[in-house]
Amino acid sequence: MKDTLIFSEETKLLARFAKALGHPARIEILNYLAKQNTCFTGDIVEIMPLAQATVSQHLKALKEAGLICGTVQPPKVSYCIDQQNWIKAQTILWQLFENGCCKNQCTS
Amino acid sequence: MKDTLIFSEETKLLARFAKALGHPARIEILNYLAKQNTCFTGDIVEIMPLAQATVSQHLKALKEAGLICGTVQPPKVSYCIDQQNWIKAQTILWQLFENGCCKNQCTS
DNA sequence: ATTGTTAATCGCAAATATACGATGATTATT
DNA sequence: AATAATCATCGTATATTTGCGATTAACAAT
Repeated sequence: MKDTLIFSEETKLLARFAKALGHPARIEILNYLAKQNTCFTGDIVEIMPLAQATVSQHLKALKEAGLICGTVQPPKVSYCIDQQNWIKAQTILWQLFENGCCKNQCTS
Repeated sequence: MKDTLIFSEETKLLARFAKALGHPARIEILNYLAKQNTCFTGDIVEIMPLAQATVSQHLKALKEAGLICGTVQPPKVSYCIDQQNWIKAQTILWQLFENGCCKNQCTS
């Protein structure tokens, strides 16, 4: 991909955050985590209509995007939202929308 | 996919918006559109490090997600941000983040 | 009618994403 | 040590995404 060479870091970061949000399961996970203080993988698997392996994959995706982090509490693993990046995501998303919107509404 | 059966419409909508934002090229396009009032496909192709066919595809993705709309002005096509959905996206994204964040910061 | 301009679409290849069962790793309890 | 519990990872299948050259479609201007 040429991406690496060309788009700004800011743009790529925003795209990475957005991509992580780009699946219903991951949205649900984040919604859940935002409401609970702590929660284990098992809790998430239970509320999710997906196999454990699949949920684990989504958790990995969110972790790699930096949106959540997990700590092992044997034999469980607890996850929570990564505050710092959560706020970062919020901020740069906001910047995108703050740019405003064109005045002329198109029809199609 | 089971998605259709299970996740709420709100969740799926948010995921669809986010997915559309999940590529640097599409972020750039939206950034550009947010600043210009009108712009033609050609303008976007010029500022983008991608082939015309590829840019056209990204425009299609954004259009299908409802984030932009285009009007033919032969022989050109002008695009602009879809105000209504733009605000909708902004709103439901905001809801996600407004849920807050867990208090206990994890280490890993 | 022919030509030129613009942009979508087609067809293809390569890469990624999604989902799941099965297996493996870790650790507490017995 | 053996067992049970929890969760990540592997392997696999299928679907989607990304990118591009080539072609097509739509229309203006000659």
